[in-house]
Parts: sequence; C-alpha cells; structure tokens
Amino acid sequence: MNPGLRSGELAEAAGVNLQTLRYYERRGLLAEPRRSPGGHRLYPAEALTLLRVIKTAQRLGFTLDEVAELVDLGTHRHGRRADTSLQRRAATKLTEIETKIADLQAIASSLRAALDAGCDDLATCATSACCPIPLAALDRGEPTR
Amino acid sequence: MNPGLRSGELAEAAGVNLQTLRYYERRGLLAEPRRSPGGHRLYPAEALTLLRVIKTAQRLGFTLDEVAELVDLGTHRHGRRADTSLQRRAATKLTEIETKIADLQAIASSLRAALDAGCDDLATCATSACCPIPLAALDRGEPTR
DNA sequence: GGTAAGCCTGTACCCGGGTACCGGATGCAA
DNA sequence: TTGCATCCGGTACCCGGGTACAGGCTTACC
Repeated sequence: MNPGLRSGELAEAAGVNLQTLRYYERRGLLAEPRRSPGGHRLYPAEALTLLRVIKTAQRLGFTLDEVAELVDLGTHRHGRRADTSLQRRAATKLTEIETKIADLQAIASSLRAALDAGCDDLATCATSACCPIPLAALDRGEPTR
Repeated sequence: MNPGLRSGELAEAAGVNLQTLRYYERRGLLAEPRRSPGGHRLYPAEALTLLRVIKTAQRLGFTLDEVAELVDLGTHRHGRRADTSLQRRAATKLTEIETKIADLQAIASSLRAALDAGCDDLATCATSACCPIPLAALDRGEPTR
C-alpha cells in the first residue's frame, strides 16, 4: 500500500493552501488522515477528489456547512434503507439547487437579451425605471434572511 | 411627485437591515438618494426592485462587486452602440453563469440519482472511494483561485 | 550524520459582508 | 410645542472563510 499524499502535495494538487487543509479538517470537511510515524499527515488519493468537489460546490454559493452536508449525503454510508432524515435533507437540498438553477437561468436570459439587443433596444426604456427590469424577472420578493 | 420611501420603509420592504442600505450606498450599489430638507434619505420606488435583484444575485453566489457589475450592465445607459467593453463584460458574466448552471445541474442530477436509488444502489460502492464520485462529475480540476 | 525542504501545532491576522451602538438631529402628529 | 419614532453620521464589532507567522520536529538525500 502506497504511502499516500503528503499535505503539501495534496494542497498543491488541489490548488488550495496548506493551511486550508487543516482548516477543513478542523471544520470536519476532511477526515483526519492517517499519520506518518513522525506525525505528518498522509492522505489517500480520494482526498483530492473530495477537495475538488468542495471547491466546486463552494463556487456555486454553498457555505462550508452546506458543503459538509452535501458531502455527507453523498458519502455517508446512510445505513441500508437509510433513515429518511437523510433522504429528506437531500430532497431539500435538491429543491434549493433547482431554485438556484432557475434563478441563474433568469439572469442568463436577461443578459442574453441585453447582449443581442446590443443595448440599443434597451436604451429605449433607459430613461428611468426600466433597466433593472430584465433582472427583476427573478425578483421573488422573499424577505431574504 | 410623491415623497419617496424613507430608509426604514425601504429596508423593511426589502427585508434588509437599515444599516445595510447605507453600506450598499457606500459600496456604490445603491445610488445616493435625494434627501429631505433635514437630510433624511428619500428613495424612489425602484430602489426596492434593485434591492431585491441584489439579494437574489447574492444568493446565487455573486460577490457584491460582481453584483455591482451586473447591475451596471443592466442599468447603465451604456451609450448607444455601447463601447464593447461593456458588451464583453456581459458576455463574460454570461458564460460564468452558464458554467454555474451546468455545475448545479451536475450536482442536482447526482442528488436525484442518490435519491431515487434510495442509497441502496449507491451502498454497493460505499465501501471506499465511491461515494464522492457522483459529485465528482463536476470536478473540472481547475486550481480554483 | 548533516542539512535543506517540508511539516507540525498554535495563535494572530485579513477580507467580505454586514450589524450594533452612540449621541444628536428630524419628522410628524396631537 | 412637545413628545416619540425615526434617521443621521461615525465608529466599533461580528461571522465566515481562510492565510500568515513563529518556533520546533521530520524526512529525504548526500
């Protein structure tokens, strides 16, 4: 069995700071890896995949806590015939994600409209209260937070 | 012409803190509104729409600077036959958004798979390096940041 | 066995995005 | 014109997500 990645190697491969690995470990996102006799961390190869997943999810606007939850949902053995609480958390997360997708699509199409109208069409309404309007499509009026 | 919203009313309507309005003003996200003779802010009704747009975009993982940019792209008069720099920024933003959508869709479908497999199917691989794999679909290996 | 690169723990700091609090001025209604 | 809610500017603080640094131990290679 090969010795595994050292922390520096993993950090480099994942494009994150070495300190970040330890930070994630403290946060419980990254399991404590085994150690060399002298106490140096030795990570399994999958840790790299996990890190990339974390980074991607983060780019999408998930907090680290949420990422931890997502990772749990995917990772955890969820006992056979899982306790439905996990299922429910996954379902919830899924609808959250679907909402985000819909919102992004609304933004994207406004931008697209703005682009291929070349702004001249939009300029017709530019005089006053018009221009936020394409974006306003995604206004749901939730008193966010 | 009606007097406009007072800061408290606007904050309440938008579900944000009063301080946040001033913060956004400092950041340049919210234009300085006109003032009452005594110096109290009086916002036009569109400010509410704008705030909702800001909040939505934020939920999607845009930073305030990015939101400012998006809002500019939509709001600004971008002179007729706009300087292409704006067009280009919009195009860039659009591909960013499309990327986010694709990533979210990847996450969503893994979650969906996990859900309707009821985790039992996934459990077959659960022994070791398997479970992050559905999420790993969206691993692009970008050395993010 | 010497030595440079790498890693260890711990603590302190940074940035983004707000939020709270202060003492004082304003708005508005009775 | 008095009284209370609201708002003002300014400054200080909080939280999430890292990042840096110090002082000391390990590893790896000659």
